[in-house]
Amino acid sequence: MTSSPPPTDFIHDAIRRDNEAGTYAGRVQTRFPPEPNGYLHIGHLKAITVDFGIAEDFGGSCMLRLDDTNPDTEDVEYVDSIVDDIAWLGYTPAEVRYASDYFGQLYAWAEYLVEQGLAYVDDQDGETISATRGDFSTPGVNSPFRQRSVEENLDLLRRMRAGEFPDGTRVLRARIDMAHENMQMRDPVMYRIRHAHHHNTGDAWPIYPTYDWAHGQSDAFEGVTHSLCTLEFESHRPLYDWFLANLPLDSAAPRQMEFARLELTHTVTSKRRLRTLVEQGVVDGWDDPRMPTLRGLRRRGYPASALRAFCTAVGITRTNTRKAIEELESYVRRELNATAQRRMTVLRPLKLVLTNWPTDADGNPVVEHFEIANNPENAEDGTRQVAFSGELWIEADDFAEVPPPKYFRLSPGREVRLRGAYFVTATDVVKDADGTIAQVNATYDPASRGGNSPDGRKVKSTMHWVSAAHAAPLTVALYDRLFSTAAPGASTGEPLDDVNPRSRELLTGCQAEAALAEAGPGQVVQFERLGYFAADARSPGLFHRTVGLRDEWAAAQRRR
RNA sequence: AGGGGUAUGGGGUAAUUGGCAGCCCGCCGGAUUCUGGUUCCGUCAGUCUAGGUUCGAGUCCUAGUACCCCUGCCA
Repeated sequence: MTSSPPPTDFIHDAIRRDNEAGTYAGRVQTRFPPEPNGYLHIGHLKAITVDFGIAEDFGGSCMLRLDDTNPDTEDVEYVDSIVDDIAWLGYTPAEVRYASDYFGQLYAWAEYLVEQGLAYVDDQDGETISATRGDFSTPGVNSPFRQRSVEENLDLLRRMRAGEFPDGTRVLRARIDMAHENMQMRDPVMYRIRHAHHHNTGDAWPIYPTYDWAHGQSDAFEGVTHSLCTLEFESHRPLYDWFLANLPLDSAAPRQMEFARLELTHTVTSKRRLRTLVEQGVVDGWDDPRMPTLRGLRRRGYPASALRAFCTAVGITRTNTRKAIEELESYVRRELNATAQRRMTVLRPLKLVLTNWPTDADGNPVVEHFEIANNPENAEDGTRQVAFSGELWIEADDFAEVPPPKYFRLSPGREVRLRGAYFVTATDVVKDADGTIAQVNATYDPASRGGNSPDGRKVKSTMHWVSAAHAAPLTVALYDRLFSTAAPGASTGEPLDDVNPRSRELLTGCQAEAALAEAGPGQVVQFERLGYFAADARSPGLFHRTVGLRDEWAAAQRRR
């Protein structure tokens, strides 16, 4: 990425201090540790940019580690999508690892802790363990199995590992302090018995480590120096440190540091709810352009660079923030304005007939071609030829028989510019039997060829157009933001109560210039004055609206 | 109830550790413009509250207030 002022957030500062003190011999290694139980969504974005970005800032490395310690919910389908999404975002993991790669080493360390008298096998069931843990103001009660001998614990642990016991009958717990003020330290569970098939280790293990037992140790195995996670793991840090302090490490223990999660308004980021939407068929799949998944955003045309820039701007802090989705969209617009080619497209066509347009020797309307810039922001994008004739499609919104105040576009008697072509003046309208406007008649000024009048006359509006004889049909999908209509922070009863399933509107019969057919799958094009649209990879001729232009006219209308 | 964390304009985030409260987004106003887009210029507006220390406090001290996290064999 390009040079920018060096970040001075608390994590960068802490790492600088570690480097000065030589804590990790100047090494910086992080990891992004998602559980492969769903698709990555916008809520993961912050963690990804922090984990990979910090490593990048210090010339260190970042691994992708699939945190697959719970076989009940995980699947290779998710692993593949996570790997792919991270690559799309523009990050390259130093390596792809699995927490399950370390099951053997982890187990050896568990026996070590048992031998040290720091872990024991508990025969109580889950309910009892929960009930005897106490609460915030009451100390927990020691398990009757807490004082087992090392020999008996070792024997039971080995038999757990050998698969002798049914699910849920025993667990391995760390022996810490049942009266600790931090609930995480009240003899947390390290292993549970689960005879389940694992996507990576198959049927090799009947016991699975919990997050707390697996995470810090996996960091240590990999040589992670700074284990960055979100704020809700803060109370786990003493436990993270306790395990590492009691294990025979051969180098400095990794350090956990927490930062605030990024939340967005109107955005669903609960995996459970997203899965429900997919399973109930409310959306077409995990990559539906309405979904806040990385795949959905990608298909909708959000550039990865805009997502990264947004996160950089948000910064790394310890205060929980909820950003307006509009702010993300402003970053998408900024990126797209510089990169997207422009095309003229009419979403709701209205016929415009130039009554003084000439005909050729055979009596057919003359056809002219204009050379129009693909992107005025970027001359390297070149130009294209666009056909023009006497019958055109214009946007229905661009004509008003009785113009409201401050309306700049076409109305009877008013002159406007057809972009890159001619000045035209509306003369009269043709109406259907029911009174709706079917056609607008106008005259053009031949002297204004190319879009400027030699007499220096000005017009207040420049409008997009498509020659009717040269138009190509198009289907456009419009969206209502991302997804949730819930007020910020509001919780709802039913899982999908606040989700707007009708957030997609399909517009058929749109008319576009032929050059639009060149837009490759996924390419984002700016429809002149309408917004940014991405060509769908699956349905030729279908465009998804990525994000609209900032439209002050519309905003003014809304305010009134 | 106990523990931990965080408070800076409308939103987000800085302030060389006690020295002119800066930047980004937004809003509003203006200029430019063959996109009511872009770009440029300008305006508005802030240190949670109450005390204290100090020549000087966003920063240090005391008390309070608000919000977030923690009682899975989830991560």
